Amino acid sequence: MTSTPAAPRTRKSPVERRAEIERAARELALEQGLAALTLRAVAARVGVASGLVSHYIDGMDELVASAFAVIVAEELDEVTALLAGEPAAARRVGALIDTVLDGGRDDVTLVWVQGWALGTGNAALAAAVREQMDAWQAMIAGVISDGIAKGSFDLAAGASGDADAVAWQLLALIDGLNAHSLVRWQAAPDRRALTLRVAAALLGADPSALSAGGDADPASRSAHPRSDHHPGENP
Amino acid sequence: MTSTPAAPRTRKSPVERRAEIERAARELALEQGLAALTLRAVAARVGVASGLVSHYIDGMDELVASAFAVIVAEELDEVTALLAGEPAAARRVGALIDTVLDGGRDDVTLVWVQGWALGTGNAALAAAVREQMDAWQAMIAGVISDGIAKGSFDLAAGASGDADAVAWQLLALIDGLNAHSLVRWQAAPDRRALTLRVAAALLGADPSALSAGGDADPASRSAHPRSDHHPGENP
DNA sequence: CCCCATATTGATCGCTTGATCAATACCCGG
DNA sequence: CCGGGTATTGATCAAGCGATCAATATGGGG
Repeated sequence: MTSTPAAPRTRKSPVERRAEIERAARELALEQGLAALTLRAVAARVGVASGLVSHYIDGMDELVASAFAVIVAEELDEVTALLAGEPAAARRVGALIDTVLDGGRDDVTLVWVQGWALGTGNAALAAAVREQMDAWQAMIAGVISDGIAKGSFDLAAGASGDADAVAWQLLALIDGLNAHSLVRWQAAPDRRALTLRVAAALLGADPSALSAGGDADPASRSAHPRSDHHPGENP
Repeated sequence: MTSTPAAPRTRKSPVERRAEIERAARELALEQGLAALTLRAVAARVGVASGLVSHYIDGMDELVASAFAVIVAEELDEVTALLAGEPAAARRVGALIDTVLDGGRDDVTLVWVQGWALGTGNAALAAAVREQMDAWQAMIAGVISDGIAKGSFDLAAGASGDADAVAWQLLALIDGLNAHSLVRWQAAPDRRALTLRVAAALLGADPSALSAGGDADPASRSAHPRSDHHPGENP
């Protein structure tokens, strides 16, 4: 009973195997965090020997970095696509806030926080983190610039601050709120409303103009694209 | 030349030794992050055998958690003391923002971020993180409540939101901005001005009322309490 | 002054990590 | 239908981790 491998050795094309490995890394990171991305853990998930994983990647650092990049870029694409459905720039900001604070994205938030933490001591990961942060900021800045061009926003209303700076500010708030909710489930019940106020103040717009659902009650909108687990669960 | 210990074995009182160990842990965490808090690393810093550290603590998890708590509580005390010198509540908010965003606190920020990240898999640390987050939020909420009582702030001006919720929001923004600056040195040059605008919007106050230096130019105020290294250095 | 309670040592265990490589076995092309 | 190119294995190494404990040596109290 020592040997007798349950599954016979299967031989796949390099590209296919590489894809399997990267997919396993992505899933593992989402389920248990970047820190769980171990050579053996990835191998076990794929169902191959640890040596095979080593053979296809060059260094765990690279695999961790790419897993981070894939996960975060994927989410950015998802949110970007969702915002594209919103006609007015003001509503896009509201939809962004709604989506990204919906409480069902703890998995991605953990990846973000661990990315910041593990960036020390993993140069590849640190580079990926910077890159993805820039991508997110660029997306938000684009929405803001569009709103300015269309006359929805008026940044000069308050003080200095171009679209770039405001986008950074907004992204920081989002990241901070999500990081908090990762540790303190339900930090504040009305994060959404307050964040809308903040965004409105930064953009020189009316809070009600941002609110994606018009003036309907906020509870009626609850589309969780990926995760449907109840917030408040203990992972 | 294998043996011959350079320093002869010195024998100290348990309380003294324990203090040494905790001090070393604190310093190491500030210099290299919580992840560097290794049994052997702490022992080496104190200048004792690794076994001695084990003898005085119960588990590295506890030591890491206590180092986190000490560092963060220390900073909270420092900031609280600094705010006490500010007479008006509005100015206290401005001083808080100035102090906590001065760019010279990357060491503490790294501890925060690693606290969030390592909280998974270290229950004691997770508890300490929650506790310190609550303490910070309580301090900010206190300042806000005081301002409301004194008539400086008017939370009802915008929408729902008590002092607690606004304090969480403000803390999240601060944490997010600092986390960003940890990875992207100098994310936005005018974080301070924008944060003041956000705070003013949340509190229903005038931005200029918060600004600690009155209406002087912001560049004239640059007191870095602990670190004086130039932002933009590569650690 | 010297003795013994005890602070301290450092070797050691068991475990996990990433990485390497000779040996193995699969499966496509001829 | 086989042979060989190569995908795959799994044992193995060195390093680092936390934890344990018999052995040692220190210095204050009797």
